[in-house]
Amino acid sequence: MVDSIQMFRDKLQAYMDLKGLRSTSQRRTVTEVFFRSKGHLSIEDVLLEVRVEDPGVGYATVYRTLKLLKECGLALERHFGDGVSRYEIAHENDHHDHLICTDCNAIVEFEDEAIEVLQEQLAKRHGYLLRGHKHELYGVCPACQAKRAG
Amino acid sequence: MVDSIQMFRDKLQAYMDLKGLRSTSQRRTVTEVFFRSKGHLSIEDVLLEVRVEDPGVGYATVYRTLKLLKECGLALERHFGDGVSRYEIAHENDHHDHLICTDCNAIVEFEDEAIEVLQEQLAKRHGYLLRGHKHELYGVCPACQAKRAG
DNA sequence: GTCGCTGCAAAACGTTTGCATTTAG
DNA sequence: CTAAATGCAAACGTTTTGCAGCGAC
Repeated sequence: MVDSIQMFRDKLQAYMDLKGLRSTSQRRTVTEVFFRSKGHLSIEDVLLEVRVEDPGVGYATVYRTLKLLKECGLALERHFGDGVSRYEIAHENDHHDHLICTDCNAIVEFEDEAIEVLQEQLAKRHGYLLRGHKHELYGVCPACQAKRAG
Repeated sequence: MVDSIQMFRDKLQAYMDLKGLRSTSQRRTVTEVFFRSKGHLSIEDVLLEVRVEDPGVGYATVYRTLKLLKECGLALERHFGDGVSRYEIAHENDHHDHLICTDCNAIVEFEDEAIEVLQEQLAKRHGYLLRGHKHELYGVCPACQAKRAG
């Protein structure tokens, strides 16, 4: 397996060079926390983790840094019902969607080629040039079904 | 065609009776405006229309009334990227999704049985009991494609 | 006369911005 | 030295809430 975190660092650095942005210790802490994260983090999640390493970092810096990661294509912003923005690593060639438990919020990521094809056809049928999509399934996960039955 | 507005009124009345809620003139104005509406209305949209008939109505009442309509299954709340909640009539057996133009925000509603079947299979494959979904396709509509080319 | 509903204004919420200060290059 | 980045607090836009008075039943 390749070192994907190093690839993230390189891509970020390239973007920052291009835009004349600077590498500060706070920015490095936020991006490293994000790069080694899994799943879907809120700003709060990131901030809490960042403050373990550098307690002085403020909300604004985390917001600004995640905006930067979004701009250079390293982070995806998601909105799941509750009013909070969540961020996840944008792996290349991985455009998955989400299956979310309405009881415990467990998230399964899925990718379904057949659905993607149908989406493409549907857009074309309406004359649209498809650019992206948001697809979320809401249901009750196996564990919560058992909990209900028990 | 049946009088669907009368069906909405009846369903709302049944819910209000059940919960011991009262029928006020403001509430009637808001619900009537909503029942005869088309498409996806923001609170502001509804309020503006309501104030044509009754200029005194406040934001809070519209929020509270749409929450009520949501609770009794007559309204669906949607979130399309911009931070605004939008509401539409929840027609029975009509669980359509949206194809949204990223340039002009034009919205096409679609319903695709094949996709629904695949969603159902996918949920089952992960052991989930499917309850609902959110499916939005983002692209460029024919008009905006022409505008770009032209 | 209850108790739900209203309008208002204030609060809450997540997010963004202005600014004086710090710091990378 | 310049200009970008920071932390703070204040501003923002949307939504919710507390409350005194009003009105349905």
